[in-house]
Amino acid sequence: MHNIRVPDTWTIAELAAEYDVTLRTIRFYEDRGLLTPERRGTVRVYHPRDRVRLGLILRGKRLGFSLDEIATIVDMYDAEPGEEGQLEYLLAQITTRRADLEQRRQDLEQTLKELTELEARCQADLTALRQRT
Amino acid sequence: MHNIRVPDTWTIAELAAEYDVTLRTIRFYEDRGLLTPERRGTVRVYHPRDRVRLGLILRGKRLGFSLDEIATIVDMYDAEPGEEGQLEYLLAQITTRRADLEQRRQDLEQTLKELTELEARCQADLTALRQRT
DNA sequence: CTTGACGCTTACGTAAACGTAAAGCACAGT
DNA sequence: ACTGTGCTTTACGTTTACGTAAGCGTCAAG
Repeated sequence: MHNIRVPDTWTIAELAAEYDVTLRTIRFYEDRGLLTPERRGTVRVYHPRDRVRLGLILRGKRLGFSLDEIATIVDMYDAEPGEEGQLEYLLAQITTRRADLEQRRQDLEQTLKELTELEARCQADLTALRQRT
Repeated sequence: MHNIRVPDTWTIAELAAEYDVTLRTIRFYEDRGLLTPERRGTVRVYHPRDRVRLGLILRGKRLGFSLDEIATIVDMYDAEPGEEGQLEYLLAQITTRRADLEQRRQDLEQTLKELTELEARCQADLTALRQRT
């Protein structure tokens, strides 16, 4: 008895609520070519593909990518197999992206490490301070 | 015989060259309170502390933080031990920052994982394509 | 002594990523 | 028939992070 209804299309307001962004933001992403919802009359209808892409876009944003960079990344995800040249280009893109992400990971882990050290020093200072009371 | 001269002060141009940023950028960071070089007359003189901070700033940028966020992060690094309230505030800040960074790491690893899968699919497509030739 | 090379300030310009009205269409409820 | 709710477009405003002159001071070299 699985009567939980899983919708396969969404309104702009539903997507906005789900991902906690404004309608303006979603429309802006469409304007930049990142989303291409169906139109029923003038009204936008979002399909699973759009929903997934919005998720990818926002994750890209959390990682600090520009919308232009995000566009190339997201487009890589649902590129059609295509011809040989296309595939090689895509593989090159992937390599570039990976290098970028690896650099970020270096930066990130270094920062986390330093933050941990800093925290330890703070804790030490704090207990030392309380000891003297 | 260690006659390699390790300078302990730098001009704005030297720092700019080392970190591959413009003079404008460095002056802008000063304007935003991120750097506080010494002044000899009107001329800026940068000390090791400023140099380190510039490095931290740029790493923060690579991670996609805003200059405001970077300011709070960088200032945490050389905060004086201070009093108890200060330390507790700092520890809270650290906790917040860490949560943020952990989230990013999640996003980053997920993206890297997907990119690896995508790469594998591309490789497979490519070899399949060449097989049929 | 003038010409660079290097540095300074002041200030307007710009690209990115939306925010914020303003004005209007469509349909459901009272 | 009116009101509200939700969606639409158009378009100017805003913040961030600098870019890009313009115009001036200064010191060493030719």
